[in-house]
Amino acid sequence: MDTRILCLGALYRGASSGYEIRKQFEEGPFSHFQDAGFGSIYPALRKLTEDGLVTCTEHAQNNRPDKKIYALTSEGVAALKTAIEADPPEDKVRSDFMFVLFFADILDPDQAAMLIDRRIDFHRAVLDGMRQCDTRLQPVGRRFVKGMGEAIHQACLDYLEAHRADFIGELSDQTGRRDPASDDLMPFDLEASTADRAAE
Amino acid sequence: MDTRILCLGALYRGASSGYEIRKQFEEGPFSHFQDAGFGSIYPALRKLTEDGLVTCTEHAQNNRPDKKIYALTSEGVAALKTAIEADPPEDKVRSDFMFVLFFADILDPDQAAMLIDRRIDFHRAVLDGMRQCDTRLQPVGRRFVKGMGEAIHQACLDYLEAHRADFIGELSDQTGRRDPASDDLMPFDLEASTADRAAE
DNA sequence: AGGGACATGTAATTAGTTACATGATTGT
DNA sequence: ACAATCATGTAACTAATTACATGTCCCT
Repeated sequence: MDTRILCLGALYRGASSGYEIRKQFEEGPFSHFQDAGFGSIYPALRKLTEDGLVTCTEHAQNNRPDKKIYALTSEGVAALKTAIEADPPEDKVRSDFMFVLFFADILDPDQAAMLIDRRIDFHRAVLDGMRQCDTRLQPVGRRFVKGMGEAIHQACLDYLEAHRADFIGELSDQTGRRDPASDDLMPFDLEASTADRAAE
Repeated sequence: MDTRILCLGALYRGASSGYEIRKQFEEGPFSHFQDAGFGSIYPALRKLTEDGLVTCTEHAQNNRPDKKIYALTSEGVAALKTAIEADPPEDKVRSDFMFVLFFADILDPDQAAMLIDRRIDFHRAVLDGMRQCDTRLQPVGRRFVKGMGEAIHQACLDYLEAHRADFIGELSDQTGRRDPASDDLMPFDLEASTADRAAE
């Protein structure tokens, strides 16, 4: 989903400015599963205007740049519809948190603990924010997606709280006496490449 | 985390070729939370070699391009350690699935149902793959991350199974009689921009 | 005979991020 | 006085994806 379609989605919720659209991705309802910054939103809006998918109305403001309110045209709604009817590509997750913890054995246990604690706080904060928001009167899709987001963050929170102590305990136990050569010889769901070569 | 560090991480698990590294990201243990394709791995390996973080040994093969086995140097291990000690940026999730379902009210209910069914199958398949893999003898970090991944996929699966019927039911009920103007006037956790402007 | 796995790499394209540029208003 | 919020936009840079280029082996 490129930024143009994301903007159409944001505008489907009501006409707004580029600045307001960004907020929807930064702190608003889309922030949990999409990204878009000024640098991609403004060019996208320009293009959408050129293509007739949105209209732009300038609202003069005292001593500020004109506020440009964008609104979907019927072609814009149609384009959004077409885009969401195509079958979506797989989700992409880029979690440096997991990557770092994957290699926890070369990490200071205290640092690992701090990382997890911060993560727990993060999930609590997100859940808090989501739950404060009453979506009962909103469209089904919106509620469904919100519920799924909550379920995921709750699962992460539960997992981290349940396993934090054991994990840090194990890390502390092995500190300084891990044999790097014994490390992870058997990949997840692949043959053991290192072992194979050793057998050559 | 750029591809260079990702490669160091892959190589920490044992010396291997670019082709094998990619498999770790495509189907292997990293596939659930990181991405890297040929187009970024090969240039990364070249740069790592130039910088002395990995060594490259060519293994001639009959009628195939030489297989180049890369291995971490001690500087490479140090660089990996430094990288994972830095505090990681926030996770990034790009879920077109959620974006599409957010706008489910302009979608054909059958299509929404199909999307969810496929998603359910996807989570089942991932969980299946993860559970087949015995990580009991592997480093703590590896097991921790695997457990967390399982917890997330299980939560998604549970949520989708629990809410599928109600969701599709609600979508079907409202088909053809939704008022687009009533749509989602109150943003998630933002003031109602449309309402504000109406009050001007 | 055709497709997929093995195996490496480059070039062109696409897309996104970051920094810059400008400037008033409001709150601490 | 300083930071944050409001408000728009461009330019430079970074990074990743996609397509291309090459060729064998093995299975159906």
